[in-house]
Amino acid sequence: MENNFRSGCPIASTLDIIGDKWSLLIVRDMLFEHKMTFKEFSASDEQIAPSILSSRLKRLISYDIITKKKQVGNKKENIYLLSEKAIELTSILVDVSIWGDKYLRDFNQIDNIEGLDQERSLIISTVKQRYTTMVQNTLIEPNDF
Amino acid sequence: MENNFRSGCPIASTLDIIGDKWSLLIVRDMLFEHKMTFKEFSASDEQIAPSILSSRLKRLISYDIITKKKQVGNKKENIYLLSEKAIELTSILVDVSIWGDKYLRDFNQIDNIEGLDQERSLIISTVKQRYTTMVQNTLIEPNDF
DNA sequence: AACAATCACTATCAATTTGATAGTAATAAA
DNA sequence: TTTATTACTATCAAATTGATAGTGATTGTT
Repeated sequence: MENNFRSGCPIASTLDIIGDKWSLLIVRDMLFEHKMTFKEFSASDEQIAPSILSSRLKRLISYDIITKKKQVGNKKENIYLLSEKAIELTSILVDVSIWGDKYLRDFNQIDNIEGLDQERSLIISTVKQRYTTMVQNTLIEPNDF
Repeated sequence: MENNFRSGCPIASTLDIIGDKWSLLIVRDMLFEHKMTFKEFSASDEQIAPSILSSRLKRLISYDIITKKKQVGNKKENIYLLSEKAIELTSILVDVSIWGDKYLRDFNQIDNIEGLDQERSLIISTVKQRYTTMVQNTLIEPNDF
């Protein structure tokens, strides 16, 4: 991770990593919908172009936001997973979702992300735990054979 | 505010408004540093070009994130103020700041935004209240004459 | 074993956006 | 009355985006 940030401000630097139209949507798909593959990201409503998706995935890997792996026994699919610090973006994503739900309600589907009426902190911890559990249950470790 | 959002997802729609390199930095300057004028935004560390700043201010106005006014007795300066829904972006900005401070610490100045060690909710309410108070104390209403 | 389908991309290229710099008009200060 | 300041707009090259097509490796089907 090289330092080509615009300034020393933590907000500006964070936006240098995730402050674009697409990066947080990829994280959203991973965190809330447990998507893991190129194909799954491509299938989202927002219709990201493959060239953009490819470049964003590379960028996110370079900033340690996601990792790229292959499952044992599947040489075709690449599996993208969130790093710890990406999982800590949950609170930002939940806040963004709450804000959008509140102020852009007219333009959005209701209940797009389930349980938004619950307590914020409960939502956040639930989302994080679900993701972590999913990863544990999904990944087949080499020494399982 | 026209509906040219990419999808019905509240996260995607919110990012359609503030998901770029500059918009949240303008809100940051207004919210945390109480900046109000074109010149003040231009003077930030991140060196926004005047053409970009101009287009972003217009965009933010069109989405009701900020308003543009003139002070009575000052025909030169334009005063930009945050709308209510922009003030409600505080929690997102504080979360972004906390995340950047935690995970990008090596690249950032320490204590860039004061009081980050306090409770999140206290920080948020303090920031909001300070901004609101500042606006009340700064603006000269026409009927003050 | 042969063929088709799927997956994860890369390539291409026009269109849009960015960003650096210079310039302008209106207001205010000296 | 000249000078400075403010808030922009204009220009234009460079970078990025986004739509579409194509490729190579793997996997499924007959």
